[in-house]
Amino acid sequence: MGRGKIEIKRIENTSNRQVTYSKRRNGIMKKAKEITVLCDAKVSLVIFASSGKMHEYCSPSTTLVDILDKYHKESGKRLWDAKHENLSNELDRIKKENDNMQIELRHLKGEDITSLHHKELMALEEALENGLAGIREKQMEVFRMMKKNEMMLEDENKHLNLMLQGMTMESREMDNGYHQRVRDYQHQMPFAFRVQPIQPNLQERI
Amino acid sequence: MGRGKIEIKRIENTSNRQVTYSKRRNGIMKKAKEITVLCDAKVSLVIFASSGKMHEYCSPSTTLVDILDKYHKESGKRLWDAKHENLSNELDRIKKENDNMQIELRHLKGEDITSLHHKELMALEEALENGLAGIREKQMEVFRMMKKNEMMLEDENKHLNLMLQGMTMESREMDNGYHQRVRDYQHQMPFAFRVQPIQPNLQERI
DNA sequence: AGCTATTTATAACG
DNA sequence: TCGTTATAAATAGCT
Repeated sequence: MGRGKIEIKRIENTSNRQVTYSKRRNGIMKKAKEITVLCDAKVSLVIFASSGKMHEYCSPSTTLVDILDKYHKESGKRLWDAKHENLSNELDRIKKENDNMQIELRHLKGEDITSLHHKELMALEEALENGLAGIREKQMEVFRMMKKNEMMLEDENKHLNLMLQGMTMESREMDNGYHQRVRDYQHQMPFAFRVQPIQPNLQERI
Repeated sequence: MGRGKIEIKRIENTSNRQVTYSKRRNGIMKKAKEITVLCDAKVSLVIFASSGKMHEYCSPSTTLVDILDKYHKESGKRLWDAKHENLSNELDRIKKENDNMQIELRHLKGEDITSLHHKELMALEEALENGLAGIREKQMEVFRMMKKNEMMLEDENKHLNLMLQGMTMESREMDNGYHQRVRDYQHQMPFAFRVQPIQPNLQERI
């Protein structure tokens, strides 16, 4: 297709070869675009000139990675290196682990237990009872802590009240205003002299 | 280039599209081979028809992996890394999911609950109680099934015994040995005439 | 790079 | 799917 017919074999003349390369490369790219549009095809085309210069075409709406992924699935040829395979394997492994945990969780929540055998049900029951026991113990512990804290606060309160009462009596004749100021103080910052809760933020947890 | 000029846009007629696809695909492949030979180029061409069927061409003396390697050196686009990154991200995501489930599982088993707040403890307790209730209901159901089966077996047993007794009485004068043989038979194969368990393999589940 | 004679690809049809 | 053919498109050789 040109002024003369040519044999399909390496063009020895370098400059001719380069010209032909450039022309034909454009031709192929155009064809690739056309078939993409005309026929709804996905095309990936990568060309390297003998000089090493690269040109590529990839159908719009897709990527080379995409195409290679499909290629990989379609041909079964393994393009990915060992690293990827390792990752892939780990992913599979973890997915399986995930599934198993999901099943276990569902079982613990009493779902999907129709197919379970007696032994498994017993084990589940025991696990749940243990869990419940642990949680109730924890709750009891928190409750005891609260109770203890409350009692300490009460004691301290009583003590402070007594002290205040004593101070008030002592100062009754000396300074009539002082008594009043102390009472005000007590109402404004009543916790300032009290014991701190043993566990910080205990209130928030309850 | 054909009997008529065509616009470069999707060919709506399916069969036409397929024919054109097949012809043009061959054309591009041929061009790819030609430029490879004529100009010493390296070409990788992967085409997917809209049907999903794949065709590829790769210059002789090289491989797709080779080409992609060059591609990724030349273009700086990190194909492998992109793929790698995707896998990596998914792995991370699933690992996180995994961790969360692990924590939930541990909590349900009453482990690592020190840091939980009151509300969370309550929710856990409720979940456990629900699970336990479900499992116990299931166990009750199995138990009821067993019980029912047992009762049926007992009834059948009684019935058979009565029948045997009747037969023995009838045959007492006719054949003194028959009674004995029947008794023997009853002891040797007591289940042969009994009802089968309603649920197959029920025994195995218990 | 552009031109054009010629070859090649292919659209329409059987 | 296959072959044929008129025609469009690509391109070899040249400038």
